[in-house]
Amino acid sequence: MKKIDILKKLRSSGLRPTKQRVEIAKFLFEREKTFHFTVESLDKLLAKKTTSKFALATIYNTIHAFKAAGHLSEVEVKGKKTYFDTNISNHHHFYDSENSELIDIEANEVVFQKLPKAPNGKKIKNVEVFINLKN
Amino acid sequence: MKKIDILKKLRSSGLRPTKQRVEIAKFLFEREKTFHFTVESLDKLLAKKTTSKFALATIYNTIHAFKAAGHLSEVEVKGKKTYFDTNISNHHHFYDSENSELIDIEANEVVFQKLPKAPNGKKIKNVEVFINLKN
DNA sequence: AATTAGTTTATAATAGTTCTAAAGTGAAAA
DNA sequence: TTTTCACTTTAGAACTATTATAAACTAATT
Repeated sequence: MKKIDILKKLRSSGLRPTKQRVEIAKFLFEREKTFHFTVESLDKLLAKKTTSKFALATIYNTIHAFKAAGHLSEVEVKGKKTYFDTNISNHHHFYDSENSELIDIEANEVVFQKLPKAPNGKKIKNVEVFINLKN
Repeated sequence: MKKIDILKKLRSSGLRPTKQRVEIAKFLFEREKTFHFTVESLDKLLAKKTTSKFALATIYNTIHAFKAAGHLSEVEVKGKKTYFDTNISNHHHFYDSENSELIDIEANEVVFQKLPKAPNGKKIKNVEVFINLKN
């Protein structure tokens, strides 16, 4: 994914490609593998890997904008911090609490033989599988 | 589950049965069905349903003590609040985001045909299935 | 009844996140 | 281009959920 694609990605989402958004988007999306992060970890990584400065509020604004645009998904992990994932396809997670690390599980790695049906009047939006790991 | 059982439950967990703990335990555990709550919702319910007063810190202390004793489990839900569950058996959840409501799914309602194996050197501690609902 | 270790309480402190409003900036219009 | 202006960034304040503190209280043992 090259810089021009980042600009397209932002513009097509109605996000003005500011210096900060472009840098954060490049950092997040110009990768081979999916990337899991918290705002805190992203803040530290940006400080280390880039020369720009980002207000913490800008990082929050930006990842919220990216999430709203469908470029990031949110993963539920025990603890207070919110985790984000650059993998926005339907998939699942391993969670290694030893080092607070998330690992993606492709959707086709999980097949159900039996699943309950949704309660009265409700429909199933999606099914998330979370596999906790130990040593 | 009668009062005498509550006292036994507390004592056998090394928890001195104080007035507050007994009341909260009765409120939580003298039920037919499992009960899901946040500290905030529990605080409001206790204020409404009992005549005693509980400091918020006491509610936190108490549910942490109950959780440490294995009488409550914690459920991960998107959002900042921590949800607790009086169902401590291995099971799963529906989540209805319309009204922030959790619904239990018995373990035997979910059967896997395929599950990934744990990464290098890790073992699977447990598998949690979370089914998001919509209308 | 006296002692004491565990508990409750109000309040302060903390962590993560969101809000605010002033200053800055992309991009459309002149 | 320059001007304009809506959108964005920023620092710091505010907020929310939770945890820590330390003094007052209490269950249970002596």
